[in-house]
Amino acid sequence: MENSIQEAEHYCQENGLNFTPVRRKVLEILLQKNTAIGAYEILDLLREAGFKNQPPVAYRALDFLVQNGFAHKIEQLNSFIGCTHPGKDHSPAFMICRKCDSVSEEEALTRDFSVSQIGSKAGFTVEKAVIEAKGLCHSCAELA
Amino acid sequence: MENSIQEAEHYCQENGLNFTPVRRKVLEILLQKNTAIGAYEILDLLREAGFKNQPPVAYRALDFLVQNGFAHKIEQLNSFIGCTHPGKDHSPAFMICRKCDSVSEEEALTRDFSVSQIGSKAGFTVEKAVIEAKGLCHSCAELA
DNA sequence: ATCCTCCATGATATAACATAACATTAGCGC
DNA sequence: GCGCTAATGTTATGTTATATCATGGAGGAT
Repeated sequence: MENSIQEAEHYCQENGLNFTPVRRKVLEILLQKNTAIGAYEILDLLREAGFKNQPPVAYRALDFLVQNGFAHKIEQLNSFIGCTHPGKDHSPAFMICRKCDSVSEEEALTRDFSVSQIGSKAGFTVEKAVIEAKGLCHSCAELA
Repeated sequence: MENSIQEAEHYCQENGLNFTPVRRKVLEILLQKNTAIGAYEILDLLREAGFKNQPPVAYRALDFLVQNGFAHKIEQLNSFIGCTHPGKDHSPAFMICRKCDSVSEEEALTRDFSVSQIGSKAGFTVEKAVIEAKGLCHSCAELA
Protein backbone atom coordinates (compact mmCIF):
# COMPACT_ATOMS: atom_id res chain seq x y z
CA MET A 1 0.00 0.00 0.00
CA GLU A 2 2.80 2.40 0.88
CA ASN A 3 3.96 1.19 -2.44
CA SER A 4 0.81 2.25 -4.25
CA ILE A 5 0.99 5.68 -2.70
CA GLN A 6 4.48 6.09 -4.01
CA GLU A 7 3.49 4.94 -7.45
CA ALA A 8 0.74 7.52 -7.43
CA GLU A 9 3.11 10.20 -6.29
CA HIS A 10 5.57 9.28 -8.99
CA TYR A 11 2.92 9.24 -11.66
CA CYS A 12 1.73 12.67 -10.61
CA GLN A 13 5.21 14.11 -10.76
CA GLU A 14 5.70 12.72 -14.22
CA ASN A 15 2.43 14.13 -15.42
CA GLY A 16 2.36 17.50 -13.78
CA LEU A 17 -0.42 16.56 -11.40
CA ASN A 18 -0.67 17.97 -7.94
CA PHE A 19 -0.67 15.17 -5.39
CA THR A 20 -1.79 17.35 -2.50
CA PRO A 21 -2.15 16.32 1.16
CA VAL A 22 -5.92 15.76 1.02
CA ARG A 23 -5.63 13.72 -2.12
CA ARG A 24 -2.86 11.63 -0.63
CA LYS A 25 -4.78 11.14 2.58
CA VAL A 26 -7.94 10.05 0.78
CA LEU A 27 -5.96 7.57 -1.27
CA GLU A 28 -4.37 6.22 1.92
CA ILE A 29 -7.82 5.81 3.44
CA LEU A 30 -9.06 3.96 0.39
CA LEU A 31 -6.08 1.67 0.21
CA GLN A 32 -6.35 0.63 3.83
CA LYS A 33 -9.53 -1.29 3.19
CA ASN A 34 -10.60 -3.97 0.80
CA THR A 35 -14.15 -2.71 0.97
CA ALA A 36 -15.61 0.31 -0.74
CA ILE A 37 -16.04 3.46 1.35
CA GLY A 38 -18.67 6.15 1.06
CA ALA A 39 -17.72 9.79 0.66
CA TYR A 40 -19.19 10.71 4.02
CA GLU A 41 -17.28 8.00 5.81
CA ILE A 42 -14.13 9.31 4.18
CA LEU A 43 -15.14 12.74 5.35
CA ASP A 44 -15.25 11.50 8.94
CA LEU A 45 -11.82 10.00 8.63
CA LEU A 46 -10.52 13.21 7.14
CA ARG A 47 -11.83 15.16 10.06
CA GLU A 48 -10.16 12.77 12.47
CA ALA A 49 -6.94 13.39 10.61
CA GLY A 50 -7.32 17.13 11.00
CA PHE A 51 -8.59 18.01 7.55
CA LYS A 52 -11.59 20.10 6.79
CA ASN A 53 -14.72 18.05 6.36
CA GLN A 54 -17.30 19.66 4.16
CA PRO A 55 -18.59 17.32 1.45
CA PRO A 56 -16.79 19.03 -1.43
CA VAL A 57 -13.47 18.26 0.22
CA ALA A 58 -14.04 14.55 -0.14
CA TYR A 59 -15.77 14.70 -3.50
CA ARG A 60 -13.04 16.80 -5.05
CA ALA A 61 -10.30 14.52 -3.88
CA LEU A 62 -12.27 11.51 -5.05
CA ASP A 63 -12.86 13.09 -8.44
CA PHE A 64 -9.16 13.62 -8.80
CA LEU A 65 -8.31 10.08 -7.81
CA VAL A 66 -10.93 8.51 -10.03
CA GLN A 67 -10.08 10.79 -12.93
CA ASN A 68 -6.47 9.75 -12.80
CA GLY A 69 -7.04 6.08 -12.25
CA PHE A 70 -6.00 5.86 -8.59
CA ALA A 71 -9.46 4.94 -7.43
CA HIS A 72 -12.75 3.69 -8.77
CA LYS A 73 -16.34 4.38 -7.95
CA ILE A 74 -18.47 1.35 -7.23
CA GLU A 75 -21.76 2.46 -8.69
CA GLN A 76 -23.93 -0.09 -6.97
CA LEU A 77 -22.69 1.02 -3.58
CA ASN A 78 -22.27 4.73 -4.22
CA SER A 79 -18.84 4.38 -2.79
CA PHE A 80 -15.20 4.26 -3.67
CA ILE A 81 -12.25 1.94 -3.62
CA GLY A 82 -8.54 2.35 -4.18
CA CYS A 83 -7.26 0.98 -7.44
CA THR A 84 -5.29 -2.19 -6.93
CA HIS A 85 -4.08 -2.36 -10.52
CA PRO A 86 -2.95 1.15 -11.11
CA GLY A 87 -1.58 1.95 -14.52
CA LYS A 88 -3.07 3.70 -17.46
CA ASP A 89 -4.86 0.96 -19.30
CA HIS A 90 -7.04 -1.49 -17.60
CA SER A 91 -10.66 -2.40 -17.77
CA PRO A 92 -11.68 -3.43 -14.33
CA ALA A 93 -14.50 -5.67 -13.24
CA PHE A 94 -15.49 -5.54 -9.59
CA MET A 95 -16.63 -8.47 -7.52
CA ILE A 96 -18.73 -7.35 -4.58
CA CYS A 97 -19.36 -9.88 -1.84
CA ARG A 98 -22.85 -9.50 -0.45
CA LYS A 99 -21.85 -11.14 2.79
CA CYS A 100 -18.56 -9.57 3.86
CA ASP A 101 -18.76 -6.52 1.61
CA SER A 102 -15.30 -7.05 0.25
CA VAL A 103 -14.69 -5.75 -3.24
CA SER A 104 -12.04 -7.20 -5.47
CA GLU A 105 -10.88 -5.78 -8.73
CA GLU A 106 -10.32 -8.13 -11.63
CA GLU A 107 -9.24 -7.57 -15.19
CA ALA A 108 -12.19 -7.76 -17.57
CA LEU A 109 -10.41 -7.77 -20.88
CA THR A 110 -10.26 -11.18 -22.42
CA ARG A 111 -9.06 -12.10 -25.82
CA ASP A 112 -12.50 -13.00 -27.03
CA PHE A 113 -14.57 -10.37 -25.51
CA SER A 114 -15.03 -6.86 -24.45
CA VAL A 115 -17.91 -4.59 -23.70
CA SER A 116 -16.71 -2.62 -26.70
CA GLN A 117 -17.57 -5.54 -28.91
CA ILE A 118 -21.06 -5.78 -27.53
CA GLY A 119 -21.40 -2.07 -28.14
CA SER A 120 -20.09 -2.05 -31.65
CA LYS A 121 -22.49 -4.76 -32.68
CA ALA A 122 -25.15 -2.29 -31.68
CA GLY A 123 -23.46 0.65 -33.42
CA PHE A 124 -22.36 2.09 -30.14
CA THR A 125 -18.91 3.48 -29.41
CA VAL A 126 -17.91 2.54 -25.88
CA GLU A 127 -15.71 5.02 -24.11
CA LYS A 128 -15.88 3.65 -20.61
CA ALA A 129 -17.31 0.43 -19.26
CA VAL A 130 -18.55 -0.33 -15.80
CA ILE A 131 -18.67 -3.98 -14.81
CA GLU A 132 -19.76 -4.89 -11.32
CA ALA A 133 -20.88 -8.25 -10.03
CA LYS A 134 -22.55 -9.14 -6.77
CA GLY A 135 -22.22 -12.54 -5.25
CA LEU A 136 -20.09 -14.47 -2.80
CA CYS A 137 -16.35 -14.28 -2.39
CA HIS A 138 -14.30 -17.41 -1.94
CA SER A 139 -14.16 -17.25 1.86
CA CYS A 140 -17.83 -16.56 2.31
CA ALA A 141 -18.82 -19.28 -0.16
CA GLU A 142 -16.85 -21.83 1.85
CA LEU A 143 -18.61 -20.94 5.05
CA ALA A 144 -22.03 -21.32 3.48
CA MET B 1 -45.00 -1.03 -25.96
CA GLU B 2 -48.66 -1.80 -25.41
CA ASN B 3 -47.35 -5.20 -26.21
CA SER B 4 -44.81 -5.18 -23.42
CA ILE B 5 -47.43 -4.09 -20.94
CA GLN B 6 -49.59 -7.01 -21.92
CA GLU B 7 -46.70 -9.40 -21.62
CA ALA B 8 -46.05 -8.09 -18.15
CA GLU B 9 -49.68 -8.44 -17.24
CA HIS B 10 -49.76 -11.95 -18.52
CA TYR B 11 -46.59 -12.91 -16.71
CA CYS B 12 -48.01 -11.54 -13.49
CA GLN B 13 -51.21 -13.51 -13.85
CA GLU B 14 -49.26 -16.69 -14.45
CA ASN B 15 -47.08 -16.11 -11.44
CA GLY B 16 -49.54 -14.80 -8.94
CA LEU B 17 -48.12 -11.30 -8.99
CA ASN B 18 -50.26 -8.27 -8.47
CA PHE B 19 -49.97 -5.95 -11.45
CA THR B 20 -51.62 -2.99 -9.76
CA PRO B 21 -52.49 0.37 -11.35
CA VAL B 22 -49.42 2.21 -10.02
CA ARG B 23 -47.13 -0.55 -11.15
CA ARG B 24 -48.70 -0.59 -14.56
CA LYS B 25 -48.56 3.16 -14.85
CA VAL B 26 -44.88 3.28 -13.88
CA LEU B 27 -44.08 0.62 -16.42
CA GLU B 28 -45.97 2.60 -19.05
CA ILE B 29 -43.97 5.68 -18.16
CA LEU B 30 -40.71 3.78 -18.43
CA LEU B 31 -41.59 2.20 -21.74
CA GLN B 32 -42.52 5.50 -23.32
CA LYS B 33 -38.94 6.67 -23.32
CA ASN B 34 -35.67 5.31 -24.56
CA THR B 35 -33.83 7.22 -21.86
CA ALA B 36 -33.55 6.34 -18.20
CA ILE B 37 -35.85 8.21 -15.82
CA GLY B 38 -35.24 9.19 -12.24
CA ALA B 39 -37.66 8.22 -9.49
CA TYR B 40 -38.62 11.81 -8.84
CA GLU B 41 -39.40 12.46 -12.46
CA ILE B 42 -41.60 9.39 -12.41
CA LEU B 43 -43.21 10.78 -9.31
CA ASP B 44 -44.13 13.96 -11.16
CA LEU B 45 -45.66 11.98 -13.97
CA LEU B 46 -47.60 9.90 -11.50
CA ARG B 47 -49.02 13.01 -9.93
CA GLU B 48 -50.08 14.31 -13.32
CA ALA B 49 -51.86 11.03 -13.84
CA GLY B 50 -53.71 11.41 -10.58
CA PHE B 51 -51.67 9.08 -8.40
CA LYS B 52 -50.20 9.89 -5.05
CA ASN B 53 -46.71 11.22 -5.25
CA GLN B 54 -44.69 10.59 -2.15
CA PRO B 55 -41.32 9.03 -2.89
CA PRO B 56 -42.21 5.57 -1.56
CA VAL B 57 -44.94 5.30 -4.16
CA ALA B 58 -42.42 5.43 -6.96
CA TYR B 59 -39.73 3.43 -5.25
CA ARG B 60 -42.08 0.62 -4.35
CA ALA B 61 -43.39 0.30 -7.86
CA LEU B 62 -39.87 0.43 -9.24
CA ASP B 63 -38.72 -2.24 -6.81
CA PHE B 64 -41.50 -4.46 -7.99
CA LEU B 65 -40.72 -3.90 -11.64
CA VAL B 66 -36.99 -4.40 -11.22
CA GLN B 67 -37.47 -7.41 -8.99
CA ASN B 68 -39.57 -9.10 -11.62
CA GLY B 69 -37.50 -8.17 -14.60
CA PHE B 70 -39.81 -5.56 -16.13
CA ALA B 71 -37.36 -2.75 -15.57
CA HIS B 72 -33.71 -2.16 -14.78
CA LYS B 73 -31.87 0.33 -12.71
CA ILE B 74 -29.08 2.19 -14.45
CA GLU B 75 -26.62 2.57 -11.63
CA GLN B 76 -24.53 5.27 -13.19
CA LEU B 77 -27.54 7.49 -13.62
CA ASN B 78 -29.51 6.60 -10.52
CA SER B 79 -32.43 6.05 -12.75
CA PHE B 80 -34.58 3.44 -14.36
CA ILE B 81 -35.54 2.06 -17.71
CA GLY B 82 -38.16 -0.32 -18.96
CA CYS B 83 -36.87 -3.70 -19.98
CA THR B 84 -36.90 -4.12 -23.71
CA HIS B 85 -36.01 -7.81 -23.60
CA PRO B 86 -38.40 -9.07 -21.01
CA GLY B 87 -38.26 -12.73 -20.19
CA LYS B 88 -36.75 -14.60 -17.34
CA ASP B 89 -33.19 -15.12 -18.40
CA HIS B 90 -31.09 -12.42 -19.84
CA SER B 91 -27.92 -10.68 -18.90
CA PRO B 92 -28.23 -7.14 -20.07
CA ALA B 93 -25.52 -4.66 -20.93
CA PHE B 94 -26.56 -1.03 -21.18
CA MET B 95 -25.16 1.47 -23.62
CA ILE B 96 -25.58 5.01 -22.37
CA CYS B 97 -25.07 7.81 -24.86
CA ARG B 98 -23.39 10.75 -23.21
CA LYS B 99 -24.75 13.12 -25.81
CA CYS B 100 -28.41 12.29 -26.25
CA ASP B 101 -28.83 10.28 -23.03
CA SER B 102 -30.42 7.39 -24.81
CA VAL B 103 -29.93 4.02 -23.20
CA SER B 104 -30.07 0.81 -25.16
CA GLU B 105 -30.15 -2.64 -23.76
CA GLU B 106 -28.01 -5.30 -25.36
CA GLU B 107 -27.45 -8.93 -24.56
CA ALA B 108 -24.12 -9.45 -22.79
CA LEU B 109 -23.89 -13.20 -22.88
CA THR B 110 -21.55 -14.42 -25.55
CA ARG B 111 -20.27 -17.89 -26.09
CA ASP B 112 -16.78 -16.97 -25.05
CA PHE B 113 -17.40 -14.73 -22.20
CA SER B 114 -19.35 -13.93 -19.15
CA VAL B 115 -18.78 -11.96 -16.04
CA SER B 116 -19.25 -15.25 -14.23
CA GLN B 117 -16.11 -16.52 -15.86
CA ILE B 118 -14.11 -13.54 -14.76
CA GLY B 119 -15.47 -14.10 -11.29
CA SER B 120 -14.78 -17.77 -11.09
CA LYS B 121 -11.18 -17.28 -12.08
CA ALA B 122 -10.98 -15.18 -8.96
CA GLY B 123 -12.86 -17.68 -6.82
CA PHE B 124 -15.95 -15.52 -6.81
CA THR B 125 -19.49 -16.74 -7.35
CA VAL B 126 -21.38 -14.20 -9.42
CA GLU B 127 -25.06 -13.92 -8.70
CA LYS B 128 -25.88 -10.76 -10.59
CA ALA B 129 -23.83 -8.70 -13.00
CA VAL B 130 -24.15 -5.05 -13.88
CA ILE B 131 -22.66 -3.96 -17.18
CA GLU B 132 -23.02 -0.35 -18.25
CA ALA B 133 -21.05 1.47 -20.88
CA LYS B 134 -20.88 5.17 -21.62
CA GLY B 135 -20.05 6.48 -25.04
CA LEU B 136 -21.73 7.59 -28.22
CA CYS B 137 -24.71 6.03 -29.87
CA HIS B 138 -24.77 5.54 -33.61
CA SER B 139 -26.69 8.72 -34.42
CA CYS B 140 -24.60 10.95 -32.20
CA ALA B 141 -21.35 9.47 -33.51
CA GLU B 142 -22.38 10.33 -37.04
CA LEU B 143 -23.02 13.94 -36.18
CA ALA B 144 -19.64 14.33 -34.51
C1' DA C 1 8.64 43.55 -6.59
C1' DT C 2 3.96 43.74 -8.53
C1' DC C 3 0.52 41.89 -10.85
C1' DC C 4 -1.77 38.23 -13.12
C1' DT C 5 -3.38 33.72 -13.78
C1' DC C 6 -4.26 29.15 -12.55
C1' DC C 7 -5.35 25.73 -9.52
C1' DA C 8 -6.67 24.11 -5.15
C1' DT C 9 -9.16 24.78 -1.04
C1' DG C 10 -12.61 26.98 2.23
C1' DA C 11 -17.33 27.69 3.22
C1' DT C 12 -22.35 27.93 2.77
C1' DA C 13 -26.28 26.31 0.94
C1' DT C 14 -29.18 23.26 -1.33
C1' DA C 15 -30.31 19.67 -4.71
C1' DA C 16 -31.13 14.90 -5.75
C1' DC C 17 -31.74 10.27 -4.38
C1' DA C 18 -33.57 6.82 -1.08
C1' DT C 19 -35.61 4.54 3.01
C1' DA C 20 -37.58 3.92 7.89
C1' DA C 21 -41.58 3.49 10.34
C1' DC C 22 -46.18 3.34 11.29
C1' DA C 23 -51.19 3.88 9.83
C1' DT C 24 -54.79 2.51 6.74
C1' DT C 25 -57.21 -0.06 3.35
C1' DA C 26 -58.60 -3.93 0.19
C1' DG C 27 -59.05 -8.63 -0.97
C1' DC C 28 -59.60 -13.26 0.41
C1' DG C 29 -60.23 -17.66 2.96
C1' DC C 30 -62.57 -19.24 6.70
C1' DG D 1 -67.66 -10.99 10.57
C1' DC D 2 -62.72 -12.14 11.69
C1' DG D 3 -58.11 -12.49 10.87
C1' DC D 4 -54.50 -12.71 7.61
C1' DT D 5 -51.68 -10.74 3.95
C1' DA D 6 -50.24 -7.56 0.45
C1' DA D 7 -50.45 -3.04 -1.08
C1' DT D 8 -50.87 1.70 -0.40
C1' DG D 9 -51.02 6.14 2.35
C1' DT D 10 -48.40 9.37 5.12
C1' DT D 11 -44.86 11.66 7.69
C1' DA D 12 -40.42 12.16 8.56
C1' DT D 13 -35.71 11.64 7.90
C1' DG D 14 -31.42 9.73 6.13
C1' DT D 15 -27.90 9.61 2.52
C1' DT D 16 -25.43 11.05 -1.47
C1' DA D 17 -23.90 14.83 -4.42
C1' DT D 18 -23.33 19.43 -6.44
C1' DA D 19 -23.68 24.61 -7.26
C1' DT D 20 -21.73 28.78 -6.10
C1' DC D 21 -18.87 32.21 -4.53
C1' DA D 22 -14.87 33.48 -1.56
C1' DT D 23 -10.00 32.84 -0.28
C1' DG D 24 -5.24 31.50 -0.65
C1' DG D 25 -0.82 30.22 -2.66
C1' DA D 26 2.61 29.00 -6.34
C1' DG D 27 4.83 30.38 -10.46
C1' DG D 28 5.50 33.20 -14.57
C1' DA D 29 5.80 37.84 -17.11
C1' DT D 30 7.05 42.47 -17.07
